[in-house]
Amino acid sequence: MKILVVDDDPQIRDVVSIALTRAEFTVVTASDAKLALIHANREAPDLIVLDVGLPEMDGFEVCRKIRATSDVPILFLTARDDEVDRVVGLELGADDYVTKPFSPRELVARIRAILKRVQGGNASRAVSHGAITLNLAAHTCKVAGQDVSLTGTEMKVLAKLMQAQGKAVSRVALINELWGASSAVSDRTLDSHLRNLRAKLASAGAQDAIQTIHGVGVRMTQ
Amino acid sequence: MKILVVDDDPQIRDVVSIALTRAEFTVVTASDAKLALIHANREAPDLIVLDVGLPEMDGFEVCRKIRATSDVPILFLTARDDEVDRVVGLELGADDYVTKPFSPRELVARIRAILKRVQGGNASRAVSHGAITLNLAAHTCKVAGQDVSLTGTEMKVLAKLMQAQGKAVSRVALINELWGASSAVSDRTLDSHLRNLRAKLASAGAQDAIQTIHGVGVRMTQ
DNA sequence: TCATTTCTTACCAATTCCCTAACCTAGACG
DNA sequence: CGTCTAGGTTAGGGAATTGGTAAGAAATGA
Repeated sequence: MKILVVDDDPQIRDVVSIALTRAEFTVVTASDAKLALIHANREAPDLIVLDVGLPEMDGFEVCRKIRATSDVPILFLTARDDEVDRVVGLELGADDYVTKPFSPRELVARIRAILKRVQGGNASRAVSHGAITLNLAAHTCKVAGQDVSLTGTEMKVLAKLMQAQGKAVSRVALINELWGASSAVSDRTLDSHLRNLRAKLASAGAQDAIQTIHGVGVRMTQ
Repeated sequence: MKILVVDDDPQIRDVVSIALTRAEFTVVTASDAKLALIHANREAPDLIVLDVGLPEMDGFEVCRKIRATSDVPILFLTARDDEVDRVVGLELGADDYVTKPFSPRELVARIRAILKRVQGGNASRAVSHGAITLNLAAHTCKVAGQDVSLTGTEMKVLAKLMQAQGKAVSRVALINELWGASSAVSDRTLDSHLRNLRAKLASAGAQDAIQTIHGVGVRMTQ
């Protein structure tokens, strides 16, 4: 993970660099707006820490220019509280801000949070369908708020079905997607998992969430 | 695309409004639950951004009331992490959630994702004819909103008839299209399916939806 | 290593669906 | 009216699909 730190104060650059390096990030620094723009392009950082109070061109302007070509997350450093309004209110290309003086630990935490949010993004988020909520990353499943413990395969089956958003999925397609096209798992295997899955969902209150369409496949009821 | 933003904090309303406007959405705001419900009805927004921590009536309650009459996608804003569980767990028909503090960019991205999902998803391949709606992908059939369960063959027959848009289709043509020109199915077979189909549609309220024209074929009544 | 969980399979039961045979009704027409 | 034919109805055989059970295999963890 590469992070570009932009600040005209060498001491702050050092503090931030050390904290980030210690947190196992790769750090690139820039001392003014012009260098910041050059590095933002050339180094393709995963995140930019940007001081608002740069001489010549201020951080907002730099942000605007970067935004013209890139969606890289930007975290602002602001010296005065009254700048906060501008950061969160006006300058909407920002992902977060930290007011000086700040603790390096907090800065690192916020950077981690942004990166997690941006990267984990859609894929690892919870998906819902009716009363059922599935979180692949956390490997959790809830039905009407109640936890349901699923095995790995059950989770995958349910995820595929939920992805299809109510469309019917053939058993062949499911097997191919879960075990690979060249797999040799029996048809009954899928049925077996479906049965267990249905039982678990039903006992948590989601009866008939998975519907069989004879000769076609299965689908989530809507 | 019209978006209703509900939050009691004027600053958040502004931040979100500006971000959404910049992303070329039309924005309507509401500062409390009562206004939210009024606007949700009157403005028919394509999506609602709803703060959980509203005074008086909280976001969950608002969501429940909106859900009573509408399927509009709802994205929750939550202040505390422990509210997330309620959002995704209790299942209020929420489509996503964003925790404060959030970056406006992320919010916009999530809104775009939801709209894409909802629009692409539902419109997948539903065909309508009068009170009858067929969705080949989901393998569902509704008559005046009521689910009707059809078998594979019944579905195909009905689809062919609906495709013809009220024009008469000869029995020979139907048989050829469903079973192939070189098929050897009996004439009575089609009649049998037509009978079952008619019975199912009739019991759901669509009497005489399929009309026979003696010596010509069958057609959907309009 | 042993215990436990999870996955997979074999086999049988239950269900669903398709198709047809046989018979019935209604319209067309001389 | 009588006959012919298209279309409708019914019930059931039979095939395919799906569900249920139990048990062995594999993976996992203590």
